[in-house]
Amino acid sequence: MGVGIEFFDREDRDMDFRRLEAFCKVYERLSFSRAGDDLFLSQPTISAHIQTLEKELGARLFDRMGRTVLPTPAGKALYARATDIFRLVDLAKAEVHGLMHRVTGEVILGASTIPAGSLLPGLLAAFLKAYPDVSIRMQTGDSAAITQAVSQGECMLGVVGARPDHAELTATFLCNDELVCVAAPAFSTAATVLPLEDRLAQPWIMREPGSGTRQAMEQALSRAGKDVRELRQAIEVASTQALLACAAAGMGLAVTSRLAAQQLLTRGELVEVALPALRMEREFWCIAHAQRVLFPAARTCHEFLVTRCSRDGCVAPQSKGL
Amino acid sequence: MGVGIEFFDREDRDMDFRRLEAFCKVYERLSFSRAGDDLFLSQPTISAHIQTLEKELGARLFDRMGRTVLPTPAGKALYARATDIFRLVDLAKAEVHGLMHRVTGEVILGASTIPAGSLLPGLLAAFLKAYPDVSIRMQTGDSAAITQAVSQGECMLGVVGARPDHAELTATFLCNDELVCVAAPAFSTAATVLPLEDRLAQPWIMREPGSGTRQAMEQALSRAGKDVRELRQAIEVASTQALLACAAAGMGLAVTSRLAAQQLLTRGELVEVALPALRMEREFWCIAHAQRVLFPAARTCHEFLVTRCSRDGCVAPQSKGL
DNA sequence: TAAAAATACTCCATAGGTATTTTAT
DNA sequence: ATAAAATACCTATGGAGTATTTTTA
Repeated sequence: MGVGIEFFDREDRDMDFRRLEAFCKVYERLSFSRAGDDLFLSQPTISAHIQTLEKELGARLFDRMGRTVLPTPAGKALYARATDIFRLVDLAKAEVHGLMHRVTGEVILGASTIPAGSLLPGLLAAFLKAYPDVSIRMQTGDSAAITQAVSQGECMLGVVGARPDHAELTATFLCNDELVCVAAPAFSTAATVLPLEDRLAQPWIMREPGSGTRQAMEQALSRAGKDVRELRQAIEVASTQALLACAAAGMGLAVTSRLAAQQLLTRGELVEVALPALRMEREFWCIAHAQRVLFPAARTCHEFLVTRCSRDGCVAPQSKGL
Repeated sequence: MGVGIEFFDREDRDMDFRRLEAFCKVYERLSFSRAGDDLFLSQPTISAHIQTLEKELGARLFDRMGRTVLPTPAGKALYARATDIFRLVDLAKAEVHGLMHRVTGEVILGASTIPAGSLLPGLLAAFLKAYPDVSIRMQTGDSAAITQAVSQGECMLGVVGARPDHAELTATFLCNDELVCVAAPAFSTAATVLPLEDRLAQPWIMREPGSGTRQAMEQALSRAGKDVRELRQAIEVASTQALLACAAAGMGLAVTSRLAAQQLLTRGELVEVALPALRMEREFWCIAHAQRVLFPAARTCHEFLVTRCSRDGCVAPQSKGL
């Protein structure tokens, strides 16, 4: 038994929604004919369905005693499960329908460090307030990781600090983000204006190559005729938090989003270092997969982010006070 | 909408186990071709199934992006429900199989008053100990009610105090039950032997006509050339308990099972009244529907009752001390 | 260019029908 | 005699196949 390679294959192909439905109707009406009437099927069809089920299950489901039909214990057990099954089927249909016709469900959003920490919290709070049936799962990573997550379908939407060049992604402009150069107040020459060459010779705290901040910085340098390799790198870190902490510790100069540095600048733990030769700006983009069709909740979230950003003049709520 | 009489009828006939299974496989393998391989179906067949599902549900279930297939939120929701559905299907099959191949499930048993109160408790306790996966639901009523319950299929088995004449019932002899005439010790002439005619003129406590006790008594009277109508009925009650209580209260003479009266006789609250002219015996029978096939638990219960009764000499455990 | 899904078609298994027989009330 | 299930037989929908085209990585 069970030795055959493809013989034992699938003989359980018989339990079918139609048969189960016929079975349930017979159970409820205690009659093959009446079940047929209810389902707009003929009595022989009902008989065939019940017989097929009984054959597959190896159990009599109804005792036919002349004009009376009564369920067996096997029939009772099956009916209990069958009603559960139909309840789940209805539930599945309702859920899928809701997902397509209402703004509900879970939006999986990827965000690079800066947007995740400064731009998005305020925006998403407003979105969730407007659409309480939606939940959000936000994943973070550097711009490159988020871009990849969106193109691989792990995230439905992404908010990143660099416009990706992937052809399979759509990118919608959200807002500008000003990059500033900061250092600890104790850092010598922090308050003075130096030529760019001199600045580059000082110790720098850098983000890793995948980050949007790093890319924006490299582009600004090349516009100024410089290369990032001319810069004296003291340390490379993989997060904005680490970069700020290093800068506050006086490790050297650091470039980051004004949004992210704002708190430490206000508290005086960091000061801004003027770099007139370097106009560093970068843009936040909302990305999505070009091939995938966003379901209502994700589409609404996308629209929300784009319209809010353009309406509110491209700044996150908490940076309005600037 | 929804006005049509038979138009809106049933267009949801498409969600089918086969399609659902194909959907699940695609979800798991993230490929139409590989899903087809796993299910021994061709890739176009899988495509057709998914398309049919998508059409019925009105929702895209997978985003096909070139070589990559990814589930949409609707797909994710459906998959969660589909796995539940298949779990329930397997459970239903397993339950039905167990019901047919193991001694398990619920046995619905009808018993008339005397067996329910004296014969069966000991027997069923032994049965449940021998078959711990079985549960029993015991319904009580007079012999006529139990006979009807079994012939109508409400009970799978019945134990009654009179052999029924229904043709659609099988009856298996269980044991004899001696009927005794009792009265309160204070009842005058209780201890003396009187001619039957004089006894019949005394006040009697009777059971209702449907009861097995009543039938056995009527038969004994007719054997002695008497009719129940010659007897002076003081009160008719519908339960053994009530009958015993009335007798103990000195209301008159009463006939009942020795098994049922035993406790009160031992305690001296009742005394036996000699009726030499009346040899009253009645039989307990186990009945079942002739057309219905008993499932293992019920069949085993039936066999258990019959063999135990014949082996133990037709008396219930608690009357062994006589 | 290769790999995967969609399309086009063909075929047959089977769900469902009608007519009839059997069975039990 | 009647009502209901079973049986016999037929039809046609649609599930599944092969061959091919389209699409995208």
